[in-house]
Amino acid sequence: MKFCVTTPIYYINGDPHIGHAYASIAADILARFKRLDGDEVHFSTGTDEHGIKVARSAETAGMDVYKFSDLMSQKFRDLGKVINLSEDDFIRTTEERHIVSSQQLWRRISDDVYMGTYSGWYSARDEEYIPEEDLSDGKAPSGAPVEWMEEESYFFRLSAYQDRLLELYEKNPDFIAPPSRRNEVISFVKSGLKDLSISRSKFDWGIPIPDAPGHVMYVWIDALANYITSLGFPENEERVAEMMANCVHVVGKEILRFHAVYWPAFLMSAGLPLPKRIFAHGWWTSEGQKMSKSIGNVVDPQKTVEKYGLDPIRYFFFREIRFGEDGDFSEKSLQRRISYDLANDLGNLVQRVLAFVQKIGGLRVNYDFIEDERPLFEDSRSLMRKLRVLMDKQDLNGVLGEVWSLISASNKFVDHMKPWELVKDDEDKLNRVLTALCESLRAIAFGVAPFMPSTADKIFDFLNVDGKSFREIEVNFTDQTFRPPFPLFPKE
RNA sequence: CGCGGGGUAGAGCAGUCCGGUAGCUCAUCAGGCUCAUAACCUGAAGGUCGUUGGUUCAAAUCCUUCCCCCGCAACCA
Repeated sequence: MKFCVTTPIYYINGDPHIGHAYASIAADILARFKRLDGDEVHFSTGTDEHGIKVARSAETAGMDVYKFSDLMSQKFRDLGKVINLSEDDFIRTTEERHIVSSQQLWRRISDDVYMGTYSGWYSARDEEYIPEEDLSDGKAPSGAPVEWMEEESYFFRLSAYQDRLLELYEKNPDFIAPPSRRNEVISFVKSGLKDLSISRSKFDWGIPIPDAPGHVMYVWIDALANYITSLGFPENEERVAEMMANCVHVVGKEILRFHAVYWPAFLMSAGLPLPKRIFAHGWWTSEGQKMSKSIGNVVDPQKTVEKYGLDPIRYFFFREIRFGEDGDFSEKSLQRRISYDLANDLGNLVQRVLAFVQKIGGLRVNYDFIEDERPLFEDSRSLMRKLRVLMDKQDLNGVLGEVWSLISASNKFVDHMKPWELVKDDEDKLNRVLTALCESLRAIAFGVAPFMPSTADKIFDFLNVDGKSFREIEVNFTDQTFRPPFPLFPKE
């Protein structure tokens, strides 16, 4: 099987924050799961670097716009290292391959493109059009005066795609997820689509439109095209086709429309295959409030990772809320998750089982399970089948729920089986119990692996398991002495 | 009357489609165990399921009134 997953490409007008980290980690988890499951995976992320805002920020910083882009893009690349991103490709929209790709896409949709006039309230000081609803007292939010301006612009005949889009949503109910978002998009499209202005001539920091001097592409096409550029468009259209059909675009809810409406329309127009799913994630507030620089509650991914460690944060994001909903990021709830879920449930389970195995001189396997041990064994062996179904729905919260119920079942199992008593008088049962527990630890490690790669690696190390493929779950353990365990999430 | 989602134990949520003893996690209280990171296990308390009226043997679930909250409502990467 092939699988493709993307993050949005991040606009380099500001520094990376926890929201970027969140989207990236979500995509990373999907990618890692599919790789462990044996799929051929393409996972792309990157930066979106064109547009007037970037040009202006560069100017403010007194930098050449190319230098500025390099600097800012690198910050996002560095964020990837901090959060242990396993991307196959980091794409920048200023790269030659992307310019070629976007221009080719432009040519492919040219039957739906025509020259028209774009008009709106323009603020000369801000050098941008201000949407009508953002005006106050006839002024831009910055207080600058605005004037009605018109310029030549290319338009995309989006209006022609209304019916085909509705048909797409109708025939593929899972094209947009979660379902509540789907309704929003459908209702938007039903309300009537207007053609899209897709070029600008007032600034030049963008991809030149073929054979149209003075015109650059507006963000819609430039940014969205990154997904096919990364897959090798236009050279390798075969790969684009087979990957796109299995592609999940992870996006923020604020850019859902571009991905769920404009992007499919462009692809239809270009005769290219549509992605499998657009998944819109929610937003995090910080300590109960919207993150904002003025409140000073913006969560810095680097600092948070330094303070709490990476894996707990990766875990928290997908345990705390259903993927797709909004959530609140508070240190208190993060600490709670670390202490209870990670240290007490997971960490302590691994420790109590493996320390015990150590104590009695190693694992002597016994797979002749009876009713007492068989349910746990079967739950362990079948865990991945359950997770696969949930993962295919991007139900990351559900996946962790399943893994934690196996953890909980294992903790109960230890209590009920009382291996510290079996060691005195029932060696056969003791071995069956510990074999079943090692099986469950291994399944748990695999379940946790996409979320917390380095934690999973520690458990794999303890168990002498390779940890490269879910197939390893089907292999019986052999008699052996494990290396001594140490607490995975030590408390102070 | 723009479209949509939601109001269920102290908190966060599931259950509502296909009516039939109201469930989960955390917090609280009590007990057990001692392998383990004072971790783990068991049990208890706690809810007029937003409001009004109705259908029904039976309503969180179906119909109705009103109140409240939150998304979306196009050029915002």
